[in-house]
Amino acid sequence: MIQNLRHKTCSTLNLNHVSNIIGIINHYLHHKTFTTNFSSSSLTQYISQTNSLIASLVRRGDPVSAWILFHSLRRARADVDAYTFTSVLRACTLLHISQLGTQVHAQMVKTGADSGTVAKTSLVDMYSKCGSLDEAVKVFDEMGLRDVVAWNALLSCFLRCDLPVEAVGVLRAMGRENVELSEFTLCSALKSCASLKALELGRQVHGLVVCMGRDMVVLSTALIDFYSSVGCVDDALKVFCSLKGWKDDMMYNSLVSGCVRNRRYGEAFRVMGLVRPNAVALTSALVGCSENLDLWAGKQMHSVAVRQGFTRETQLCNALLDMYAKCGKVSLAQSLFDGICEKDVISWTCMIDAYGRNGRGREAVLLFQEMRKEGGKVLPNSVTFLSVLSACGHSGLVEEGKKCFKLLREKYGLEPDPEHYACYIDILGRAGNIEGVWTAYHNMVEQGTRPTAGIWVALLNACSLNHDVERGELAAKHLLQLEPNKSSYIVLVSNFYAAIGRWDRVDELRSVMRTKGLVKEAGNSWINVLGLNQHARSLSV
DNA sequence: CTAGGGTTAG
Repeated sequence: MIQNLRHKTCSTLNLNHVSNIIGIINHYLHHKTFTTNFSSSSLTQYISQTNSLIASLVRRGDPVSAWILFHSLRRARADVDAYTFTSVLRACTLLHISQLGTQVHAQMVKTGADSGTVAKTSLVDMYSKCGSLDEAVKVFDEMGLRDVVAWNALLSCFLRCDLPVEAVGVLRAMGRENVELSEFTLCSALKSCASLKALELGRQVHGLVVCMGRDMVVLSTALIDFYSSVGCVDDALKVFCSLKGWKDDMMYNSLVSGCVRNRRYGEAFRVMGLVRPNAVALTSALVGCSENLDLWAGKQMHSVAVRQGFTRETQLCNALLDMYAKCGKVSLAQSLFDGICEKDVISWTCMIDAYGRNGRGREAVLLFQEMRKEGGKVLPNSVTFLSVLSACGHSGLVEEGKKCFKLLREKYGLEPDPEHYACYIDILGRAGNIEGVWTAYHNMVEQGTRPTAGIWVALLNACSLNHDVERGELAAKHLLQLEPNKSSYIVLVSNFYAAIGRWDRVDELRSVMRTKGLVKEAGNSWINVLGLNQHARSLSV
């Protein structure tokens, strides 16, 4: 029977099979015998077979069934071992529910299955992937014997939480403890260098990569990504060209994305011409076009996407629609939006934002209503609310903004972020409701949200508009305390003092700017329409 | 049976 089930695991295992298995397990536990002629099965054999069953469920991407199976095993007080737990932890990771992981952790402690290095490493991995950084670090600290894998898990833990400085700290600690580095370590090291824009450190890691001489496709991809992030596209190209032999899609994608982000369109198109461009390459390339407000390059990407038949890929369409929106082409964005068969939360949010950022707040609010009417098929998230709120702010839609801020918490159970409060304060300030502004601020503080620079900016703007001198000075003081060297903030504070007629302060701040060597950044509203000086001819896909 | 590279919204 078990053999039979194992066979099914590899072919057509689904929930029905799992409940079937659970039935068999319960039967076995009650009668200590299997229903069929599988009489000689010992308990250990049984455990190892359930383990491989759970493991293959996880491998097949069915963590729910894996969890149900595990849960019924525990309920039946069946024996499990450390191997069972590592598989189940992976299931928890896939489900992204840390409470389940914590439950498993507790059971591991109870059965003593948590002591080994492998077990602890999978705990570190689970906690970090479920977003509990503190727990992950705690488990790592408790670890007696730490191998490279354990250190690497900790490293990716910090990288996942976007803490590259801490990641470099881990690398240094590995050096101190004389841990032998693996190719995984170098990969993470390159990621840290990329986000820290640490060119020199990255070059040193490049040297280590060459010495290691293994897994060159993965490490070359990481190198390309690193060099592109620090603006050295030529080095990225060198890495790409010097790798002989087989290159995979990810490597091409990384290079295309790197070239476009650095406005090296000619090279990007040439690389895309080497292989049939895939949807991911085009998606990341489009982000570069949006970042550079390059409508010309974006349109080229669009035509490639159409020719390759990628018009049903939601992610790609989202990137296209966003590119058009950022370049001010709202109607193009709209027709793209209308054509997306399976709109996700990002499609809706991008389109709402497209209206909002182009001064069409009324349409943004209407689209948000339409989204909500769709019967909860796609739920708005905190970014959606931010887009609606900022649209209301830009178009002076006070009542709509208030309604939206209420909905956020009351209908959708979301906690407003500082950014939401900043938009809300902005809306109230523009409407002349200065007392409402400060009530919102106090509510925020009461909720335990610490004011960010963005909050002080919003408060300061509201005070400037409403001539709230005293509290405005307070906001100004806090803002400069938090960000003393940002010229745009100093200009903002200086504008506030100008608005209330304190010219002495204005002069003071001007000299502060001078002594700190800060200059007012110039605004820019150019978009590239014609693609002058670009290599349009190289697009021969 | 634990760790790694490219992928859309603020």
